[in-house]
Amino acid sequence: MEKVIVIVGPTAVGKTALSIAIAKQLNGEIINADSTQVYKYMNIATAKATPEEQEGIPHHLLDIKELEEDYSVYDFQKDVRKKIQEIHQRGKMPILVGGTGFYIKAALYDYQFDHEEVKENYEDYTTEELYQQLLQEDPQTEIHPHNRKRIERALTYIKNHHQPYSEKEKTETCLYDVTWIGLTTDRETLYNRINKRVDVMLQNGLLEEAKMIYSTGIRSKAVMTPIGYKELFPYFDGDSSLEECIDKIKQHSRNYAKRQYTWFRNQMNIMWYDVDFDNFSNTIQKVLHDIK
RNA sequence: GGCUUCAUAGCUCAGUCGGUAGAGCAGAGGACUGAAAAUCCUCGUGUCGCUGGUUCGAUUCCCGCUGGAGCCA
Repeated sequence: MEKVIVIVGPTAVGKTALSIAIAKQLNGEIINADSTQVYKYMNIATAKATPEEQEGIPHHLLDIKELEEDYSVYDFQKDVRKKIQEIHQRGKMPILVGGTGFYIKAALYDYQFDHEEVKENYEDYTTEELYQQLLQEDPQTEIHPHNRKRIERALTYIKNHHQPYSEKEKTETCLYDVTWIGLTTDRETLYNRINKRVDVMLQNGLLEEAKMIYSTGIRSKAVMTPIGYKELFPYFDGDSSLEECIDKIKQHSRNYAKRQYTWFRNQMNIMWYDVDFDNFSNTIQKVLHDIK
């Protein structure tokens, strides 16, 4: 099995810095595993590594999509597997770094996404109606009646694959020889770092970047998904104060970090490292010592 | 100084015609196989500001005190 190093952790915990250090030591190349960083133009809010921060280490799957384009776990799985193979052919070590647990798991485990699907449009129906429709076609469904996105997904699946969604085969086999590294810290420290990082983003021009994206008029999934842009739109519309919008960004980032923990704790068997923020090289040394 | 009004969960507030209380937000936990930075589920004991009185029983009524807001001087 091909070797892959994976670095995960909640937002703002220091994944980027660690990934560069490891890539240097192990002759590695970095593959982005953040769902929002695949898009162009959204740099500050998504905390994309700047060219300076990349320090010459090759980075993959950054800036590969336009704002109007859709990208999903299906695309990510294909792209990552191809990148891993290419990097190994160059005699280098692939290092997957990011916070989107679902993407990472689908890429490295044998999740089955057979072929392109035809998308349906469910706008004209209430969630209740869609759920009733799903019950008709898939009585065994375990999807919660309020979870519209999952209901739509199940209906789309049934249309494309002609079988109940609940009967989809779910597998848990890992296809690679993975070293799982997780960075963590106590909740209070993390939340303080998140709050501070949003302030730094603002100093670095988040407002201008958001204004630029707002002005394109594009309201695609790519634009409306990341935390840090949509929250500022009410301010640009004149419906809310800047301060309120910034608080929302911080709030949503904290909620997100918590959800990331839930995923990583329960979906993957990760080796966790408590980050020493006063002396980050200690953390790097500890991790390097363990992987070698 | 006088009058009025407010004081209940970390925050904003509801409520108890007297039988020790509940929402939203925050926070915590969980789910997740093609939107995943998305979407969804579960979890609410707190000297009901302090002191005394009436009462079988007070957070609820009454006196006083403290703090905030408003009006009049």
